[in-house]
Formats: sequence, C-alpha cells, structure tokens
Amino acid sequence: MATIKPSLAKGTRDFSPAEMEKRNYIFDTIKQVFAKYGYQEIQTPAFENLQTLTGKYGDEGDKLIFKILNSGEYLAKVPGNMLEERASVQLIPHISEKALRYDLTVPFARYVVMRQHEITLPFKRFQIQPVWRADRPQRGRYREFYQCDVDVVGSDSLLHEAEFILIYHEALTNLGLTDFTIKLNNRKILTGIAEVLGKPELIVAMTVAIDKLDKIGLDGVITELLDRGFSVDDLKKLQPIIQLQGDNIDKIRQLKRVLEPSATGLLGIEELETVMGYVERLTGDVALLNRFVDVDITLARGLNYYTGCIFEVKTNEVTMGSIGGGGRYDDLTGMFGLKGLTGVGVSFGADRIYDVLEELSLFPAGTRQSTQVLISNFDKLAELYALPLLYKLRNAGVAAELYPTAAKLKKQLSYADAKRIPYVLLIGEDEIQSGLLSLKDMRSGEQRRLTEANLIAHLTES
RNA sequence: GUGGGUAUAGCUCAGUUGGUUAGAGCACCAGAUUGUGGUUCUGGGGGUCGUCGGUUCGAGCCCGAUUAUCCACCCCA
Repeated sequence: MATIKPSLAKGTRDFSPAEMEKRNYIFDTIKQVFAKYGYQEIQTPAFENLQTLTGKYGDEGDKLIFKILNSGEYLAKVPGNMLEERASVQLIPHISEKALRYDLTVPFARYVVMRQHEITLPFKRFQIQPVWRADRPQRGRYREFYQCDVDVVGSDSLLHEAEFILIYHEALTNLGLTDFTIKLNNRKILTGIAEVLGKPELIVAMTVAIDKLDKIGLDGVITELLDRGFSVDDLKKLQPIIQLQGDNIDKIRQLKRVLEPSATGLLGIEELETVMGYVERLTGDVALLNRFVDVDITLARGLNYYTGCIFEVKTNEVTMGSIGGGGRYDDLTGMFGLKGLTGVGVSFGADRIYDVLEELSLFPAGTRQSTQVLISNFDKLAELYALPLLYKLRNAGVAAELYPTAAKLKKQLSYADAKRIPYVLLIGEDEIQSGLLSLKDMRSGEQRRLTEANLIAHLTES
C-alpha cells in the first residue's frame, strides 16, 4: 500500500494524554453537578437512522448532518434518471439510510419514546457524548465536538428552569469562571410582541432580525425589519422593546406594559418571574440573579422548536460564541408519535469551555500523575529481582512500572522526567546484595535507601 | 454557501529591491558524566520552501491555478 501523509479530517482533533486529563476534568466537574441535581446518565449510538434526524433542525441543519453512505452497490437502487440529473438532495435518501447524530436532544427524544413504558416520569437524564456537524470549522467551531446535555422530560414545573440556572452557575464557577452571563428569554414573549404588532406570522422574521442587534446595530435591524414586512408604525412600537434598559426587574416591568394586549406575552413574562422567584427562594441570594442572569428578548436561538424559556450562556472573559444553551419544548417527543410530553434542558459546549479555560489558564496544575514509581532496569539480574516487587507494589495500590529494557540510566531517568514520575527506584548489584533499595525523589533529587517493606509503606502513604 | 489571510525543519517563526551553500529558538539524538534526570556546555541529524505551471540568465521571494489551513459572514456549542 502506498504511504500517505498523515493528516486529520477537517475540524477534528486528537487528544494527547495531557489534553485528556484537562478534558476529563471538565467532564467530571460538570457530571458531578448534574448528578447532584438528580440527573442520571444515558448514552445513545453515534449514528441513527437518517430518518430519525432529518427534518428536525430545519433546512440549514439538514445540510449539516453527516450522512453515511450505504454499503454495497448503493447506486443500484437509485430510481430512474436521478443520477443523470445530479439531484443531490433528492438522491440522499436513496444512497444513505444512516447518519451521525447532530445533537443529543433528538436521539434523547427517540430514546424516551422507545422506552416510554420503562421510564418513570419525570425523567431526568444527562448525556455527555460527541456530536458531528458538517459545518465549516473556525474558532470555537469543530466538526466533532462534545455536548453535555441535561434534560428533564414529563414535567412542566418551572423549577427545572430555575435549577438549570443554578447548574450553569455552579458548574461554571467550579471550573473557575467568574464572569459569565446566563441570558434568559421566553418564546411566549416573542410571540406576544408579534401579536401586539398584529403580525404574528412574522415572528420568525422579527426574531431573526432583532437577534442581530449587537452585530449590525439598531439601524441595521430597522432596515432588515422594513425589508421583511414591518411598517414604520410597527417599528415605533418595537424600538423601545428592543432596546430595553435597566436590570431584570425594570425590563420585565416595561415588557408587561407593552405586552398588555397579549395573553401569551403576559404568560411568558409570568414564567420568567416564576423562574427567577424560584432561584431567589432556593439561594436566598438576589445578587446571584442580578450578577449572572440577564433577561434578553433579542435571544432567539433555536426558535423552531422552543416553546417556553430559552437559555444561552456566554463568557465575558474571552471572545467566544456561546458556551451553552437550551430551552423548553412543549412537544419534545411529538415528532416520534408521543404527544403531550414536555421537555426542558440545557447543554454545555465542553470543547469551547476547554478553549476558554485554556486561554484563561484556569486548568489546575498537574492534577494527577499516571505512574508513581519507575523501577530502573540495569541488567537481566536486576530485572528478575524487580519483577516480584513490581507486582507487590501494584497490589499495594501503587502505580508502578519497570523500565522495559536495560537502557542507559540517563535515558531511564529522562523517561521518568518526561512522564513526571515522582520516584525512581534504583536496583543494582549493591541493592540486591544489601536488600536496601535506592529510592530517588525526582523533585528534590534526594536519594534514600529503604527495605522493601519500608519502600512500600513510604509509597503508599505519600 | 460567501469574503479575506496564511503556507519555509517535528513545533513556533525569520529570510532585505529576485542573486552563491535557506537560518534561529524550542524539541530530538550523542558526548562532557561506564549507576543519576530536570540546569549548563559542546557537537549532530533533520528541508521536494504545500503542489503544479508560468515570467526570468537566475524564484523561498514575482504571476496564475490548485490543495490545505486559519479568520469573518450565515448558522451554531
């Protein structure tokens, strides 16, 4: 076989031992918080039936799903002249029946429907697995990345929304982040605004436009809204809402006034108040809400499916897209035929959080070394002497390894140094004869001679 | 899908208006030290200058194409 230059597929990464340690630190920290709030872990397959995934993420989303080519003579089944016409999109279902999962929420919905008779509602689950998107990679955007999802299905209590705020706050704080914003909105408020303007059918156009406020500015938003069918009169009403000022209480007060004519809009407001009331009651801390939570009606993410509260988390310490997001779906499982089951959940973007922690140097230093003691290898005799000791050390719970060949001592010590092994045990002729083994502390450089029993005792307590 | 930047050693990069043998730091290997790493000193290996074509007496440098990669937009974690 011809050799080829080794390279990674676009948007993917290898993880070295050092990187895995940091990644696991993130996963462990997040997991611990999830578990504390009563969520249980599940996993689902890396790929699903294509049908399970298509049509769930909008037209744009469908394009970004990695499809898996059928096996065998996959072109044989393609009907008629589809091949000559080169109609790619129409061709896809004929040549692909499987695809890599695009997120964790849709597979979870499928899981819930398939297991509806065995799960107890409300069902609280978390899931930490990679997802794949055929997006163009750039800063903070990968084609393979991990999501850490936490969802509850079958409960309409807004307590969950409140707890998600606390989960975000606790997990991110535990990771060392100090300045981040949990943006909060509610789909019903957006619906209400469109109703008040008398143009409920334009809600999507409206939210897409005002979502861009911080990117294209007020003038840009106004231009876009006029293009999309809003009148100058509408804009007069809209403008004060888009540019809401003040703290959360002030914003809600202003919104209430504007949304007076819309029952749906007022319900959205009430939901936000309930959520924030829960957070306040749980923590007894109003400052937490003021510091980390920001009611932001320009937040419109995932509008296609969210029906209640919408979340998005951004760090203010570095420039990075959102590091988390989520919301409530009133009909999470409806697309799989199970009606009337509500779901709410949020997600952490572990890979982006990694980049943020790296940039801020927030990873704890040298969290854990793999091997505690390296036994040197002088010659065959020393090796034979060392083998039973190696076994004893491991049985005593000491992570130990024997250098596999009788290389120069310099090389063996360099190996220990590169691997940050704190102790090296030197066993040569003297040591074998006296039974006193030389233990070198690699950090201080000090060396002491110990009996086997003392050595094991020393290493197990340190 | 749209727009821009970059491509030179394993890594990060320098390389003058186009001119002899393409450099540095780090990393790696060896020696100084035959049983002592990390520090120091000395030496060494390693390059189709992304690829293909063009201009020129002469191209790492200029031009074109192509590929890869990064950044921004759309969208998203």
